[in-house]
Amino acid sequence: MKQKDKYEIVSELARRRGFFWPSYEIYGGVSGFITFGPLGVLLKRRIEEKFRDFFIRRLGIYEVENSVIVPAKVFEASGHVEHFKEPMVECKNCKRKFRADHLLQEFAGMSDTETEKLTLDELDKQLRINKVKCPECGGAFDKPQYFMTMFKTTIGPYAEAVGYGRPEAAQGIFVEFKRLYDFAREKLPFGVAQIGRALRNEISPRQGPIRLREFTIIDIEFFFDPEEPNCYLLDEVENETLRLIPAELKLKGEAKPVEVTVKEALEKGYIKTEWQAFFMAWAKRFLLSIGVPSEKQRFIEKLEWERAHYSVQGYDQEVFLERWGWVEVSGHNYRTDYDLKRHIEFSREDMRAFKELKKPIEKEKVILKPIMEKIGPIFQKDIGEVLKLLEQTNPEEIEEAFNKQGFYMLGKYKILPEHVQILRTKVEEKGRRFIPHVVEPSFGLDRLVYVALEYAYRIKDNRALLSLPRDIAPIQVGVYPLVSKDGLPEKAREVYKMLLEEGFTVEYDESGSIGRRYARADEIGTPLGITIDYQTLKDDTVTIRDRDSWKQVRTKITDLPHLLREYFRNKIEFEELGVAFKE
RNA sequence: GCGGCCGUAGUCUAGCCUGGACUAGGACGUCAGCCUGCCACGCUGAGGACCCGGGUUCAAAUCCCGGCGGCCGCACCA
Repeated sequence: MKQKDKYEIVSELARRRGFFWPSYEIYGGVSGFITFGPLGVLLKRRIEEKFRDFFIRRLGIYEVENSVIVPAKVFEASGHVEHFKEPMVECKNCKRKFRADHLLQEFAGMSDTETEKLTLDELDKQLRINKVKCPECGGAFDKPQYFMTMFKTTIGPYAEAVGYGRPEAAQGIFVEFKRLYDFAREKLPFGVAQIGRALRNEISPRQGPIRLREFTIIDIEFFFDPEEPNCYLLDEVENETLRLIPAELKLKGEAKPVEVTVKEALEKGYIKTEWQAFFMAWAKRFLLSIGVPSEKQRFIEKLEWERAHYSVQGYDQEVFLERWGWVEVSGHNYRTDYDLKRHIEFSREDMRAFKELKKPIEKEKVILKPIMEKIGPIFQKDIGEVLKLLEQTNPEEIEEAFNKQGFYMLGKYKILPEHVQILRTKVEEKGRRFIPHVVEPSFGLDRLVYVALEYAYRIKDNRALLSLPRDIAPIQVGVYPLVSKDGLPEKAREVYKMLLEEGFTVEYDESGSIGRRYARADEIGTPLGITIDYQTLKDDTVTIRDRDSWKQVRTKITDLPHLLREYFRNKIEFEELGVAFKE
């Protein structure tokens, strides 16, 4: 019999016990979509809540929520329409597919900036000119075609109102920057998160919850002043160690990470910005808290050509999974001012931040004032556009042109010196305007669910159990009558009801032997089992059983709410829940 | 998208090569009843499956074709 790997075992458990399974099975299924079952939803929600607590509540980050369908303009501005598609060519002979641009880079010595500009026809031409053949079999290629990895749709009844399913939640934050900056009372730094669905039309998604066409993404955009890039939270993490594979090591083919503290990583220049280093350390701690030990985590830097178009430095946080090896669970990108700059450019909204200077600077300012009675009759109905363009043009540039050639070409309009008045005034600059920089930690929540399950999976005495951290376990407490007679079920139901009233997620079970019920609960990771026995009827005490050690303690029913609350907040340990119980 | 392997109850699987007595067998799980004084106890019973479509054939879980899905490799994962 073939050996099952952990992914198989965990997926099987996930299906059997209602964590997750492939969607639309009754219609044959479609790859890239999964359904979270009752326990999966609970687990996912708990991880999400824990994330919120960790990153949003405790760090004072804001959270927003906007639409999955996004007007095309947004992704034109963000560069996704341009970059989120890949020119592919297929070998006529062996049918293998390749990236046309990569082939030209590799075999025709073109740079990525060169190939980026080429159209499909030009790519085709270049492939022919350079006689690029299939690197696998030497065959000829078909014409290149784009594969667009964003889902495209139309908004409303008009075909020209193109919309895309967002491939990241980040743009939903950037486009709202003005209001968010305002909300932050115009102070930097601040962070904004969005947790929501994202869509990517993957060519061939596999690997269950690891690669999906629709998934839950968590994007945090952290905005800061590039001239004040210091992270005021750094002392919280500076001695945290990170296992890093920086680009320089990766290029040498080094697979072993260096282990450095956050402080060292910054000093050695492995990580360019303090905030990014901070978030990486925070992400490491988060993964620890959902059950992934340090040595099963690492950060690997993306090489220049691997990075997304918006990123100048990117680290992937990876977790070791038994089947696939190192798998990305979060990406940490330094997006600089790329996104805001592009949205400013495309939307013409001024989304710069303002910072008051300690001492105002005196500056000479050149002001351009159109002389309307002259300029009006000349441009007549075009005047509106001319004025708009003038406003956007640097007066000094115009002045310089006048000095050089006696006129200035404003687009198609010729501006002569007599059309405008150029004034020089002294102005006090009270502050500076700039586009904030952004570091972005971005997580795939569905992957975290799988990761938590794989790391929780254990075998004890031939029984499967999920050693989930207690604060993410889907069901917190099981309540069981030792046997289903003699009034024990009635008593157990009372306790069950009381715990529900107290806000716990509780399951009542009286079917089968007590051992079977413990086993069932262990398998879905329920941390505590409360058993009502004959002693309970005498003195209102119950036993509490620990999922991982199978040890038991005895405690008073009336103490349960308070004790359990503390326990699930990680304030006390199991042994503190009562006195050791001997069978 | 290509190539290889694969698709039987909730889960794991037998059967397929060599078509028929398959009314599709088993184990675990589930449910009901009995039993049960702390780790999947036992007994009785119940419900539950051949991925979809087409073809070959007197007859298809079994052979053939197509589709869908899964896994692995290639490519892809911005």
